[in-house]
Amino acid sequence: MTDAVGRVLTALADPTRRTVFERVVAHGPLTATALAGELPVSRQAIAKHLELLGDAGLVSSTKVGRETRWSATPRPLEDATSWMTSIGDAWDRRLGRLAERAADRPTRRRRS
Amino acid sequence: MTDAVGRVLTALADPTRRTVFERVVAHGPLTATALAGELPVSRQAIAKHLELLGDAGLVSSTKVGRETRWSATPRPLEDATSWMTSIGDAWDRRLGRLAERAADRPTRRRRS
DNA sequence: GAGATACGCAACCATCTGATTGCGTATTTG
DNA sequence: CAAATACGCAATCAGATGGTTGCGTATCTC
Repeated sequence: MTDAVGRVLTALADPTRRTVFERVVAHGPLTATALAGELPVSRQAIAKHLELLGDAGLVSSTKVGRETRWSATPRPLEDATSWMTSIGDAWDRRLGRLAERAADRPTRRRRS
Repeated sequence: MTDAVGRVLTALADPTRRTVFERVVAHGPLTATALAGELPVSRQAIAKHLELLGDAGLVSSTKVGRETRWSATPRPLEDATSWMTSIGDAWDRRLGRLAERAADRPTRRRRS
């Protein structure tokens, strides 16, 4: 709807970003440097991914001394999931499966 | 997980593609030409989007005479939503909110 | 205070991506 | 049969995207 969904989907569409997000969700607050140590990309690449995830509201940072710690804020995921389920619901509601099943019977068979 | 999730997310990350998908879900089987008439992009652009949505398993086509009709097959959405909710669950399970609330109280206030 | 550590900013790059136009072919329709 | 309609394939293109390297600055640590 708003576009928040779009940002979330875009943020999670990239595999590296998904991995980064998953790690932040799993192992508490992490710095870009720490993540770069675990993944095969540079610190800056991670930093950019984190910023984009931040734009989607999926992570948030806190500066502690010279380091920037990122933690997960997965609430926006709900927007995305609810959008998806609403589509699924729309499909179900809209005869959907019925039409599909009708199409599955090209040769009408009388009774069983 | 498998990557099916990645394909779904990638497919839905693009706004035009989301619109195309929503239309196909809402108004039965549609042709690329018909969709191009409703949207501000060329038929080929729509065709590409439909093919990509098809790769993600979100739509499926049937040739009827000279036209190709696309209908929605939203099942793959479940893979994506379940992945997302599993992440949310992981976060909740992992002290998560607790740590967050603790962080929200930098200055400890005694009682109310 | 000096060196190490953690960042952010910026320039750069190759590739991917969304879209367009042009054209040839198959299916309708008059 | 001829014109119109619906596609698919391919070439092209500008801009977005994921990544890298270089460098200056702030913060720790000895």
